[in-house]
Amino acid sequence: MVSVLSTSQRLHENLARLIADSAPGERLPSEPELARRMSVSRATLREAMRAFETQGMIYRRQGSGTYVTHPTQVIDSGLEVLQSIETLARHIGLPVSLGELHIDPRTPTEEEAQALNIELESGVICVRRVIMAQDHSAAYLVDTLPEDVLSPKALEVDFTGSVLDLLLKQGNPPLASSRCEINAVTASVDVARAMHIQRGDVLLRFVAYLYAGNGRVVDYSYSYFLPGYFRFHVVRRV
Amino acid sequence: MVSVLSTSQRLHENLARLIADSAPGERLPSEPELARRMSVSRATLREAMRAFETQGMIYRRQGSGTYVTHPTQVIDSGLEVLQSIETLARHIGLPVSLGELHIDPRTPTEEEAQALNIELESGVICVRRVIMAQDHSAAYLVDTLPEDVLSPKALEVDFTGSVLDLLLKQGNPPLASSRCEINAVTASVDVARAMHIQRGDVLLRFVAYLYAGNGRVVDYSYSYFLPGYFRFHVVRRV
DNA sequence: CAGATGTCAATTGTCAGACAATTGACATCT
DNA sequence: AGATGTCAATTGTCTGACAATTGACATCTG
Repeated sequence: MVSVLSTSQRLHENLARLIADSAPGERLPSEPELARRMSVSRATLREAMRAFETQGMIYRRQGSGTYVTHPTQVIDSGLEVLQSIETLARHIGLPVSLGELHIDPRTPTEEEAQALNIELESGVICVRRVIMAQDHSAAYLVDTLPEDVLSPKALEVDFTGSVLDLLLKQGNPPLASSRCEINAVTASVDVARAMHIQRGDVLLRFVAYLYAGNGRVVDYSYSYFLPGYFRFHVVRRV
Repeated sequence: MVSVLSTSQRLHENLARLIADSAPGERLPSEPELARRMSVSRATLREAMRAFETQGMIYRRQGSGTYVTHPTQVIDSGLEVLQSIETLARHIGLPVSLGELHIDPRTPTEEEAQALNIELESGVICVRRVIMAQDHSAAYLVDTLPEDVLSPKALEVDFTGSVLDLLLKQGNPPLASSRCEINAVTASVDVARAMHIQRGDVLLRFVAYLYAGNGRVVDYSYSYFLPGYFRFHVVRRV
């Protein structure tokens, strides 16, 4: 069975490439021309264009044409796209490995029960691990999930260090978005012990809720980052 | 002359309201039905739908229907929307005031010249100020702009503490997006002095490039935040 | 000559109608 | 009970057309 991309997907990729290859301010070919070139109807093309327009990559002016804005967004996506630390590290060329790993099935704390919107008596799986870079601990990640979301079996078989990648690969439940709160903190006693750093060292902390398509919270996580290893950024738009 | 909204704009607003008023997971009326109700063609409607789809507010399934995801994105926008600290503070109900303010016309440092992509001999305006909350300094913001972007006159007249708001109000040049890098740092000597805190205190730091529509960098800024006053978050999507 | 005005081709915005592909519920058969 | 066929509903895509706007050029006018 050959994996065939749908018309939309092909079109989207082709357009993305075209836009990425264009200089800022450059005018794209006209819609009839593009539709011919991409072998789709103008209506379908326009819908795809609208997608790029809402992302601020192009703007259209009636009577004049379609123009690309600066391609910052294309070559450079930030925190606003949901991807794991491992995927992010791979993109920036930082070799990372999985350090100490703990997988605890247990009952949730009051905070976790509230965050995940579950009963105190129900079960959760808590995944704690250290991410190593250049033989030093660079991050400490703690994920808490309802036990029915992720089977312990899947965790044993092919856990590479990323709960997010596992959930994405599993495909069920379908993930929608994540709300990530950003703080600067000093290392607490247990975080310092896990990362082998001094208590009081400065850390970047993310507290995140991961939402499934139906609105359910499927993962509540704390992530601690030692400055210098990762570079996080956000693209902000008007 | 009456200001009339274009068909697209009306449609967009109506759809936004409809989606916002829907419960998570709810199915929207069919496309032909919606097109009739909004008095537009199905093609136009679909283009607007695509806009909301790329924003993750709805998803469409062929043969089944169009569904709204949870309205997190609607009620809760984060760092990914470009707005000033003052606007953000107003939204969360934190009363802030402008503390010590310095406006320096000077020549750029090497770092600034490179960031703004200008000559070392050209002029820049450097705006430094402290943001106060509850009688304590909560943030320290340093903006550097090419001198032709912002007239010193505008700064004198109605500067409320936000360079971004001033540029948005001025409308020229039109702003497109901002790239904001996120770090956790300890206070350096001069930052500590400006904020009246201890050297070595933990701070959240943003380093941001503000882009105009033509791709030019119009503002290069450092922002330091004392933990506890502001809450920053990002909505991340697949 | 400078500025206003008209003309026109190119381009995006919108429309109507049609058919294809998929889904989900229901009925039917084994 | 489970597999299979049927069918209406819904989104995906296509075609061709016309309206509205833009920008360049020619033309008129004081």
